[in-house]
Amino acid sequence: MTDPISVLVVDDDFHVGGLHRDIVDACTGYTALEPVRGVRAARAAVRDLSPDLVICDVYLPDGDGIAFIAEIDVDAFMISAASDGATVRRALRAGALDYLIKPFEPARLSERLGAYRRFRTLVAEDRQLDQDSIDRAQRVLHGRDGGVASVSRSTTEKLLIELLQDGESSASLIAGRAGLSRATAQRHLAALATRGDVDVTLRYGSTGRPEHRYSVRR
Amino acid sequence: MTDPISVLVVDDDFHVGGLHRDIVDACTGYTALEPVRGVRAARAAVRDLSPDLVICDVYLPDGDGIAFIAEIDVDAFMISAASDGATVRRALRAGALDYLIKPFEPARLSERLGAYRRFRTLVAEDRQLDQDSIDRAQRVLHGRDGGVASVSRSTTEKLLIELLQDGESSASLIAGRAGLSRATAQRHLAALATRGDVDVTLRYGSTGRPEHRYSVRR
DNA sequence: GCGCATTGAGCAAAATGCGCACAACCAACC
DNA sequence: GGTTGGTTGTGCGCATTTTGCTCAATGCGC
Repeated sequence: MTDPISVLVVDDDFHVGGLHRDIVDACTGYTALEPVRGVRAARAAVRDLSPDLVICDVYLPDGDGIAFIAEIDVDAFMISAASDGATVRRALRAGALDYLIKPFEPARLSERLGAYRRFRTLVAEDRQLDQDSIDRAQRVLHGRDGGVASVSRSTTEKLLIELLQDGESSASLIAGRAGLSRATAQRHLAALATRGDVDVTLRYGSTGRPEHRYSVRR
Repeated sequence: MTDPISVLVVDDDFHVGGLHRDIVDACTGYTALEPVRGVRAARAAVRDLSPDLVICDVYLPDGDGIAFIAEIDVDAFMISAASDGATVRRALRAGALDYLIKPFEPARLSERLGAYRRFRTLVAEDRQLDQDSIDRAQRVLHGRDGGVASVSRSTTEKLLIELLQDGESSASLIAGRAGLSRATAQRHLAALATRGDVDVTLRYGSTGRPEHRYSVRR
């Protein structure tokens, strides 16, 4: 078992930093360092702790997060509420492997970390690569669902989302319409909800457990 | 009609630089600056001519191409014969949007330039973006057509498509009819589906993985 | 003889459905 | 207000089936 990937979160907001640190820790194959809140502390942490990945906000109280990741020779993800093209482009030019707009569902960061882990394996520093493997690594990093969603899974998900266009539905109902079992529909709907593609509400008022109602997020 | 994208090619080999310059010039929406052969000349060209994109070799006689693209705030592609993971990773960290291993077919650079043009449109500096558009732009840049999918069908593919004219079928079934192994038929059918020549649906209702059903797209 | 592309065998993993334990609610009762 | 029983729905472990992938074998062209 290889060493876990160590990640440094850099965010001026203490809570946000802690939240992201927790997400990282919860991911298989990852360990989170204590978050830091500014460029100076981040520089020291990079020097002393040699993280494998830095997850950095654009705006930091003592400097520019983008300039910071440009200066370090460490893989980096940019995280920011900033969503103008100029900032995004600047971050990518500075070497950000990915750019996430805050706030986001925890699952989104998890999936990006999953993709990054696979990417690292594909372009391990000690390997000889060919163009195909470089290209594939980049697709893994930037593809939807953090890599190749299998044909089966994505087909089933598309089917469910399509059926939800007609309006809110329960798992049982939509399973019936899709020709799936209730458990399978439930499983997929829960995953879609976790990723933020679908909303869940609960229907109260009758005996028994409340029914989960799913709808497409608009 | 927007201004053409200006591109600076940086390669110590005069012929290679000229070749790439010609490829760029041949691309719709692009104009190539005169290639330069080293970091110093490249720096001057960036300062004086403000290219939109730099296509740079890793090894330059007067410096490190990767360090050079790290220092400029211009979109860059890395081009090199170097194919070790460490170099590729370093280039990506430095902000290379893409990495091409020399030598390559001219068409490959053309397609990457096409992808870059679309990418630029999607993340135009004056736009407000959301996560989906950032992600989509990155997929456009690193997408499937990175690997040149053969447009022409192999003999095996033609056979499978012919057999599918009879109607929807599973991989196992059609393999039997074609005299191939299931795995081979599956592989070809998956490739055909990826290209859009064939549709995939899933057969639900029994335990185990759902069976892929293939049919010719009309 | 070697490199490359293709095939097939075999295996690990993905995805499904079943069945059941239990969670989450509601209403009746004390 | 708290407890209890009943009802309905969810989530999960497991067996099953299929897919997707790796690797060895083979054939072809140079």
